[in-house]
Amino acid sequence: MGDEPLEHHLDLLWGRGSATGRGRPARTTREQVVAAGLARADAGGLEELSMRALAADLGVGVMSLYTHVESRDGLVALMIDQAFAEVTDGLYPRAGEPWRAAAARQARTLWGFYARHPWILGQGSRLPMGPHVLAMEDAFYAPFLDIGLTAVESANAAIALRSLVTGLARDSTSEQDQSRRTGVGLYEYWSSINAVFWDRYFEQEHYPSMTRLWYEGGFEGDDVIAEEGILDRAVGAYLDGIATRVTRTGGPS
Amino acid sequence: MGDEPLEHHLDLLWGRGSATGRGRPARTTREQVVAAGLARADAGGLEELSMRALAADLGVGVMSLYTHVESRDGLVALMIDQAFAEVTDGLYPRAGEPWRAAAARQARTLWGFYARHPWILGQGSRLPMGPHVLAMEDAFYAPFLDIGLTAVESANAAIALRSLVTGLARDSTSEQDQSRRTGVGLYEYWSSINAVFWDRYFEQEHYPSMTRLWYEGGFEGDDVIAEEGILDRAVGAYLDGIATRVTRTGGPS
DNA sequence: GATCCTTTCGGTACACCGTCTGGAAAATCA
DNA sequence: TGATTTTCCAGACGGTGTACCGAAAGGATC
Repeated sequence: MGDEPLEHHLDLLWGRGSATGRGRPARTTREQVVAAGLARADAGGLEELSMRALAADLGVGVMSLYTHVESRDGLVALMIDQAFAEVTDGLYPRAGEPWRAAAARQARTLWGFYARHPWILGQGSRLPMGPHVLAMEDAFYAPFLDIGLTAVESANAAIALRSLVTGLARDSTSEQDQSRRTGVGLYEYWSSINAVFWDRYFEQEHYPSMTRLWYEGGFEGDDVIAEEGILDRAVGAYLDGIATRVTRTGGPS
Repeated sequence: MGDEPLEHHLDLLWGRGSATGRGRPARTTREQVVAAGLARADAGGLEELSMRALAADLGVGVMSLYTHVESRDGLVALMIDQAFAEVTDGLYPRAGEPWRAAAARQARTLWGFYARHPWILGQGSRLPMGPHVLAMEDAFYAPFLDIGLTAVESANAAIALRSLVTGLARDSTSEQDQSRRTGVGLYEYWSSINAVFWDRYFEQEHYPSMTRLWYEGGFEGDDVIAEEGILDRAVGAYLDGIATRVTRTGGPS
């Protein structure tokens, strides 16, 4: 009656391990389980992360994993929080760094992070409220303080910047993830698609804007592997808009 | 040897049904299957969409579904494309509508669309190349033509706007989706989390930016149900940035 | 050292999933 | 009528997450 699952969930996330020292000792630490899960997800996506395979990696019985995590979803939550640990330190604005440069650098950092762990973008649920996720969010708020925005505006500006990077990262990395799942390589997939698609299915008159941009070269070098150009452009435009509001509101710095 | 799976996939998406008229007639059309799948996903999320349950909804054997769709993933692709059909018509800029107003309206429309079909945000793979998805994308390119941007800039601007809305929608609707999955209602989930969290786990000195914004009211009315204010603000800032570039480049209109 | 207590270990089992198989059923064509 | 073509669908297979529960292994106490 005293253990609600919600508290247990957060307890795990915040490392409130009992660790009484009594009873049979565990052959494995929670850190090891999470690290093995991270390695598996980074290598083959979240779908390669089955409890049986993970237990085999660790040389442990399947159900032994459940002494450290309450469920597979709980494990994924721990993995996500742990993954963000690698990036939170470098995310805070440096001393004397202008707010716009700091925000742009954060966007690049988050972009690179998602490129390394694309499986985090895969599932639709919100990020778990773990210490490192919170640290990441906290860092994103920092550049927008004391630049002449109201509190709500600052919060929204940071959230939107995160969402912009997340959305772009999702669009660009999902191809790689999908190719790994289906086993069809990225390159042959797109080349075969492109070879067949435009001739056979595409009817130009139905899609005038795309057709025009296509012939004007709007999609060159951007279709297969989404590079960082689009990120810089989008973040730049967004921060320009924020800068407009800052000066309009009469903010300092 | 003539039927590659890729072509088959696109054939389904583009409605190249054979329909010879011979053989035993199907008790069900592909439209019915897709509609039933949409109803199920809208009601209970993608996880409630099992082939067995869907077949039971239609009063049909499980394997009969596979005469219309090649796999569950293929069915989801059809569902996504079909879902976008409800929104593509109103998405194109109207006659005489300024590009900025058209883009803002598109963002609102897409936002509402994702609120109605949050499961589309759930899986990480890119949108299927169906006729309605392409129409949606085509419409998003339209406002950014002929405003003084290069082709690449126009394409990137449209893609980024879509990604911004998608990212924000994902952040705000994932809560509802998650609550439906876990069975814990949205409201009691967040109230219990908030009641326990801030007192028990949160250590203010570790998260200075969030703490400041919290006490300054930056999160008021925005935490539980993300309303449209953040969307309008973010899209407004982004389009302001685009407008800056337009005039900087010396574009017309 | 013997006993109790507490904790982890892990084999087994269950429900559920997507989908392959293959024979039966039902329509059209010759 | 017979041949052909297509759909229907019960059953089975290998996969998943995880509940159950006795066995095992350490510390604490006597």
